[in-house]
Amino acid sequence: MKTSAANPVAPPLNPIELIDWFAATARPLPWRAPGITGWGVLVSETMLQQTPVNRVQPIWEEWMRRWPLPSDLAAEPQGEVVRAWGKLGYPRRALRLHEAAGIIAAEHGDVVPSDVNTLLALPGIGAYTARAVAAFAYGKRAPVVDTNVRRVVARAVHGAGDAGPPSTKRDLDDVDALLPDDDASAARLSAALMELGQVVCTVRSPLCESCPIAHDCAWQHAGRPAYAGPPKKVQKFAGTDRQVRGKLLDVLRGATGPVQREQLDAVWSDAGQRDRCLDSLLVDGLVEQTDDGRFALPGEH
DNA sequence: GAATCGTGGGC
DNA sequence: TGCCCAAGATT
Repeated sequence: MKTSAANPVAPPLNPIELIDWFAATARPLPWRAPGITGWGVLVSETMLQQTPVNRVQPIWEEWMRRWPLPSDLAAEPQGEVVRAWGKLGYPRRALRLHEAAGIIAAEHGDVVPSDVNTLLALPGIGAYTARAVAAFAYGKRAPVVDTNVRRVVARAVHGAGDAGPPSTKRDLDDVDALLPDDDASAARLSAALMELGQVVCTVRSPLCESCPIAHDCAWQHAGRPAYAGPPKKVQKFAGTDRQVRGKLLDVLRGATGPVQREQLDAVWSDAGQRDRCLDSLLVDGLVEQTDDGRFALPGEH
């Protein structure tokens, strides 16, 4: 039990303060505009996975212009979708979103589902994205837990310098306990918690002077102790397969059709690693080989 | 739970 | 291309 029976009613955070702060200061991101569909929200949330807002925005706008409905995207060849994904990174997200769009068009009347479990059954939609769509597109009460929310909760509720390693069930329960009962307020609070983590309660140099809940933040009251959990694991990039895969795919994105193997060979000197990465791209379905032995984005030959 | 999967900006 | 980080999902 985390809460004391002697103090059952004291809310850890005041939802009203956060909701009001969000209403007054939220950035006017295009996917937050009134009337945005579930499809618009799903595309934005997928693109935003591990990817900064500024890089997503122009691509999202292009996608909404070109493919205003799931069926519009589903009608495209996979390769065109991968190319339009550009350099957002983790291009398997594009393939999964394309696949999800086909399922939504075929089985859900071309409308993104609003039920969390239905969303979770779609490719590329996990614990975060399913609840983000339910909350932000459909105004439902659903604990939306991303890295920002985890940090806000770690500080404001638990008084820690940062969140420890993620644990989906514990994290969901943590945030669920903060949400008001009614759908509309809970959905607004979820958006507010994320925004707070992004613009105020940041990893480095948090702007506590501007924080609407600093007065009942456990981290403040504890004297803002440093993070004391296990060391965060830092992902290498230079020299890894991810870098090589990125270089290989970049060649194919920039080509208008199939390319010769020599063109791919030029991007990386280690032949063994190069071949392994090309194989993995073929396995992932991000690259296809033509009958004459050349390579192309899927469906583009 | 741990490893893997891109890309680029801030420092 | 040093280290850290960014609205995660999948295996």
